[in-house]
Amino acid sequence: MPEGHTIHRLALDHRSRFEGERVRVSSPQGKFTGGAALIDGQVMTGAEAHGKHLFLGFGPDRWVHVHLGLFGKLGFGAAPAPPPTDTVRLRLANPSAYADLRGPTTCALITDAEKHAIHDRLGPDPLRPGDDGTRAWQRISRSRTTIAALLLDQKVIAGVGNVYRAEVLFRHHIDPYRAGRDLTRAEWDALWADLVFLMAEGVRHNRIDTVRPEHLPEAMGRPPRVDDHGGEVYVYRRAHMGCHICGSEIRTAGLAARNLFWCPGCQPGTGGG
DNA sequence: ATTCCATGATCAG
DNA sequence: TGATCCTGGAATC
Repeated sequence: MPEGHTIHRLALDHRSRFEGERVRVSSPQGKFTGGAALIDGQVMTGAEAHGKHLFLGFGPDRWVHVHLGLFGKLGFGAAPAPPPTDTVRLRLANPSAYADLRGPTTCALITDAEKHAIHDRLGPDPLRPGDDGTRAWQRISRSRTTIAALLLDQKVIAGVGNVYRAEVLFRHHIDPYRAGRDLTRAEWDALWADLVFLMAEGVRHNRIDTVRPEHLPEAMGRPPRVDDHGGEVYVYRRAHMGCHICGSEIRTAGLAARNLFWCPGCQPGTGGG
């Protein structure tokens, strides 16, 4: 379930368990055996995230670059580590803890230069201290592409995925099909600030919650609700259900190869038509 | 037992 | 735009 908040959380989780310590590194599945051998027994010197990319540092000029893709998962446990199953791409272990990586799109050993190249091709990340939305605005304000597509473009802004895109556009009453260049600077500044807030909350709670307190079911006089993906949301995966605010039927459509969700009542516009 | 689907991204055409 | 890669849980037969 990886959007940017998940990856930043994973960087924290790696630091708390492994930073400054020697780590046994292996690839039970075999697809990273060569890389694992080169860092096995080295000290983990740091862990950081940029958007959906995770970087685990092992001494000068050596990083394990991990991208979970859609299916990847990292699972932590206390030592002793159980025998790994055959899908574990990467296992890290020290005397007190272990971490298993499965199903990533990327797990590769890279250099500082290669890491820099990745940072360079990513847009600003709402979760990276010091990043701000100005660079993203420069692209968005000149683009005829829909804001919904731009939010998923990691070159424009790094870390936003399908849930945050749908939810942040709902929270700001923006029709997902509006062209980037038709947004005002004030609208973009508000979107960016809200992503900074929402994604930091996501790191803290390790899940995506976007519903304002006054709109929670108990505050609205409705029975408590449980969304099947674990967080409280307004529109994501709520196609054909009633909007919590205005009651309109939530709509869905494919956009940028993903399922988009929005409320035609709260986010008025052409709706793509 | 089999198919479908997912909070991602790349590459070919 | 479509095919493809990665995994696992839910839905469907």
